[in-house]
Amino acid sequence: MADIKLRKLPRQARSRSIFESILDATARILVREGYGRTNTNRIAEEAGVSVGSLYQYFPNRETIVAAVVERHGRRVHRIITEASGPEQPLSLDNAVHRIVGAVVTAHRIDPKLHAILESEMPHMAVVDGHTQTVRAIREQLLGIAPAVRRDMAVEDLETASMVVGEITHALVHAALIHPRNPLPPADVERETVRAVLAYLQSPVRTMDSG
Amino acid sequence: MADIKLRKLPRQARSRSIFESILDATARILVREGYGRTNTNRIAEEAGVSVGSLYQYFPNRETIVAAVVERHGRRVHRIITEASGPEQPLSLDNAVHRIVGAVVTAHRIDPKLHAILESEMPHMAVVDGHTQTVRAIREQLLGIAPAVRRDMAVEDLETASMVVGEITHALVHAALIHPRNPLPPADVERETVRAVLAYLQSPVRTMDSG
DNA sequence: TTCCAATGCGAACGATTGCTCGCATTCATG
DNA sequence: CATGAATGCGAGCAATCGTTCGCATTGGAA
Repeated sequence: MADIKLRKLPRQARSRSIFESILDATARILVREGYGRTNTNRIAEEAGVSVGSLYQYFPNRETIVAAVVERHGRRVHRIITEASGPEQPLSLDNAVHRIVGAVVTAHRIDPKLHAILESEMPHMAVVDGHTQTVRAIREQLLGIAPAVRRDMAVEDLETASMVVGEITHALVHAALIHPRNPLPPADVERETVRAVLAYLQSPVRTMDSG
Repeated sequence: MADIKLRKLPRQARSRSIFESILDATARILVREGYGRTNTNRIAEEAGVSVGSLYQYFPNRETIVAAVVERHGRRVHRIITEASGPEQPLSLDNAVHRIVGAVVTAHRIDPKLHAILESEMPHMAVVDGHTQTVRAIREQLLGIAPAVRRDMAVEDLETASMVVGEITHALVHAALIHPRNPLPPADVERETVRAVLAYLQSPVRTMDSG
């Protein structure tokens, strides 16, 4: 993770408000003008503060953007975790519906910001964002696995959870974050559930051709 | 696509060699130091030419990088198309094995460059690279569909081909391009084939839970 | 009200970098 | 060899941008 070492934390009400303005302004500029044009002068102007005030809290430009990335990532991760819920699932079907639904919900948070972070951020942030989401999905699946193990045809649960994480991430992104071949959002959830369930329930195959 | 309008094409042998050096040098620097540090002075130095010579052919820095992106994309696209072959498939199994195998082969071309382009390039290049690959996979599947239609359980071939493209792209990338949760390359092909076949053969479902 | 710490300000410095332009060198043609 | 076109060179200009620092303003405790 790109280090988020702040110079200091805002203590008074006024400074806390400035601090939030800086993050909000940075997110807006990222969406509107892209990473390349997100410079400190512009952030300060958009936030209605001076550059000097930025540097009260943030040691450098990278950290400002990293804080935006981290805040967004935390929100997405929380939704995936919460929406999946703590209750034990009734069935594999039910569990997969819940997890995929949670991922779809999470990706409705500022999808334009999500797209920018995914597509034109410095290396670490992108990799981490993807990794974090996939890992959250994996953990959800691993969490419910014991209860529904009998309905799964996979042998290696580690590999299977990674595959499910990647599939879910890819399909939800294709529909909600980078709508290039616009798959209707209503369809994505159904098709993702279908793909994941089909994979998890598919019998082991031998290479009879290829 | 990021415009690749060159100022002029190299005509003499010497200048053609310089032109290629510039692209090769740019690719090396991208891999070694990332996009942020890929500036014109460095490219010229690495290529063993002067900045002035860059600007004989390229109108600006972006176009140099765009040309590298385009060249790499063309190579990947060609492998996917060729390796899938023109012969009609024997079966759905056989067809999926061939397509997935071709995608895996294509992603063995300079995976480090591929990763950089995927993770920290300006907006358009990334989106286009992904789109191009997924589209190539889609086209392969649509091409063989008539011969194996009876083995597929999907109704909407357009949606299904997009889903298959995204799944294949995501799993191959997870294993070969961004090996974060390193799935052994030997396993990725098997698991991708398994996921795609399971999806294409899965019966239509009703939402009996969720 | 007083006073100091916390906070805010923004001009300006230094570093980087995209790109130009005038001149030097090489190639093709006769 | 002679000539002009093609190509190559790189110092340096202009613009951008990250960051600092000295001063101004505000907040809260006494």
